[in-house]
Amino acid sequence: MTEELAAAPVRRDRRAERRAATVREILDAAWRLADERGLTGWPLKDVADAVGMRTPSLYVYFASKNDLYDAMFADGYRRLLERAEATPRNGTPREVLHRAAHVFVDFCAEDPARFQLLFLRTLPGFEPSEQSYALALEPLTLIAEILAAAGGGDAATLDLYTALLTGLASQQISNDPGGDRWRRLIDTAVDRILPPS
Amino acid sequence: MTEELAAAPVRRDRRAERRAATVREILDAAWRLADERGLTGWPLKDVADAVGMRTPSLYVYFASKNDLYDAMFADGYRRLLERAEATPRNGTPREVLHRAAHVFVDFCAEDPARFQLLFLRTLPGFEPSEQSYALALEPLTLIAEILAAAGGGDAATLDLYTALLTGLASQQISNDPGGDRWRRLIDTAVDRILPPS
DNA sequence: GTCTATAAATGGATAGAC
DNA sequence: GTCTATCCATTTATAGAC
Repeated sequence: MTEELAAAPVRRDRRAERRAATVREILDAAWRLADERGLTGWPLKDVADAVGMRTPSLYVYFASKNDLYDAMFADGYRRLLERAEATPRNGTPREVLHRAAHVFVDFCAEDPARFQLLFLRTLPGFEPSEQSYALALEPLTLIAEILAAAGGGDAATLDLYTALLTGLASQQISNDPGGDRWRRLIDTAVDRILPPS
Repeated sequence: MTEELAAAPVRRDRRAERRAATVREILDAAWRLADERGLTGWPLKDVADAVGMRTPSLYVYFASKNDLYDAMFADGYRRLLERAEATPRNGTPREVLHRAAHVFVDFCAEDPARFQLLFLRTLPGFEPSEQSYALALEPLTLIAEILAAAGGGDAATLDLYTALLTGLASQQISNDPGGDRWRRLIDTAVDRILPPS
């Protein structure tokens, strides 16, 4: 990593920085609307209003509404990866697995619209781009590692595990939003789903 | 049940029969469109076309599109109940539980749009009516009985069980449509989720 | 109960000036 | 990069004749 030590100043691209900041503003506004009215329950005009623009100006940053959804998809998985990487790995493998399961289910349950976009295939006509889809695979690798360390290294247990956690999240969101009726079952569920030793 | 033995002929209401048949036609057309284009991916005009009507005529049978969704919601749960009641109850309690789990997951996976309407709360602005919601509770009662007979009579195991099955269905639909990557895990999953005896 | 006609609003997207 | 102006298509829903 010689860059960190190099004396040569990095030439900042102020134009690119400004553009990235605007893109972030638009994404935040879109997430907020999705949270309030559902993933599809808002027109682009409301995004524009939220960031103080007119609708056509949004097209400078996103080619279409689907393109905005694609950016949200990528953004969501980046956030999940961050959250996963920030999760402490100390303690027994079983403890780490429990911790990771809570992190995941909480991540899903705290934003139903994001859960829908990232894990359910429910948006009519939307397919993530190749680049965005590639991002979606990274958190899965992390989960597989943690699960394997706790004795669930086989493919079937991994699939069982993802089904279980998305199922807990989905039930929590659909049938007890804001509560913990399914979240409180996470540890029990994880323990039962591991292969008998 | 004296009605069944009574000689008095039942006075048929031909008008009501015809109306019910038309309602059924409309529902079938709507399900077909939902299957092809997603739960929300079609306008009422296409339903009308499919049944050989003009759009305004649909309003004779349904007060609004939401009202049509509500009828689909009720129809879906009625179908699920039928399917559940038609499932043989012979064999050991564990065998019956496995069988019921397959019936449920297959029911979900065979029609993603229906799964979305019945089990995910993903349709912006839609809430089932009280009557329709009441129907949704009946299959759950059946499931609870079968699960209890197999040793999962506690509330936590029932919640775990519904999360597990909807999770398997959801993963199957989202990540391996038409395949059996998650469906083939049903028996293992059910065995592991039962409380240790 | 079905139709024509139309309201009334929505909402994604583009053209072109500044 | 942002704007005004506008297009154009869609879509739910209603009024009222037959």
